Amino acid sequence: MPELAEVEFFKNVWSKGLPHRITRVELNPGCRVFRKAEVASLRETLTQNVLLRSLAHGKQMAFGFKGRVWLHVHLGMAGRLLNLPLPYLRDKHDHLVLHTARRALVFRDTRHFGNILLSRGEQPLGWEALPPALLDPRFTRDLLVAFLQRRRQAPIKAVLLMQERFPGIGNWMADEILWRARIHPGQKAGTLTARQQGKLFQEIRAVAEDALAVIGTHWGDPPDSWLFNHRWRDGGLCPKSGKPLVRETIGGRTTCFSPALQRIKEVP
DNA sequence: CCCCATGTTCGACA
DNA sequence: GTGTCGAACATGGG
Repeated sequence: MPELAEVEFFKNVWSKGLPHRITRVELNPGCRVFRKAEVASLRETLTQNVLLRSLAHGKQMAFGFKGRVWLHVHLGMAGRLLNLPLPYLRDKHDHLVLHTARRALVFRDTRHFGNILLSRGEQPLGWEALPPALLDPRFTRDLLVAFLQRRRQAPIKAVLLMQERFPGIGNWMADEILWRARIHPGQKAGTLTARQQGKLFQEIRAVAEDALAVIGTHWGDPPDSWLFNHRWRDGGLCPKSGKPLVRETIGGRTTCFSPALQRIKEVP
């Protein structure tokens, strides 16, 4: 579920009504989502603390508390954040619950691939070294081209999923980008023509912008003109060409594309 | 029962 | 060391 825009949405869910004084912390100590955290100090540090602000970068979130404390949240494959009215009824997959006087801020994750940890400092631990966001002016075409060269042997689909360069791109965004740019997901990253590189750069930013606009604030449904609404249905048709979509495993992930539009171009 | 899942990490191998 | 690939992680849903 959570890619760039979904993460932004969930960040906003917990941010509504800031600041929040935390009266009580409920957690599920043995859960795998705390594999990088010290559960006792997490409870101790957050109880009676105040949630002041929130940050999102790619698929990561950081919630800033008084005393330069940061709560890092990664949603993994199935994690979500909820902001529930009282009375709050605990679900078996609620692994961290921050109670305020009137709300329950919940981290819920059925598959336990998410992770939670605490850090202290002016910035969240490790965030000074993050790559530029997709919509940051420092994310440039040159940066993209250099990375495609470095990963030249890998299929372009696999390369777009690499968070070290494309923070926030996940499976559906990668497919959407390649479909819009008319690039076959299996094409080797190093064989893209200059025209394809330009188109790819443009569509990365366009999909990030569009996804944030539609999903980032209110979780709207993407329009049927996107690949998004057609990608999982058997017999789905490409909304641009009307031709059948196909699904293949590329870069280890199920990949949906339109063979009529997305053909491999070999560079001389 | 079988297969699949919007993510990351780790070990094997070239 | 560099880079790629598949399995593993834990659970629910079709």
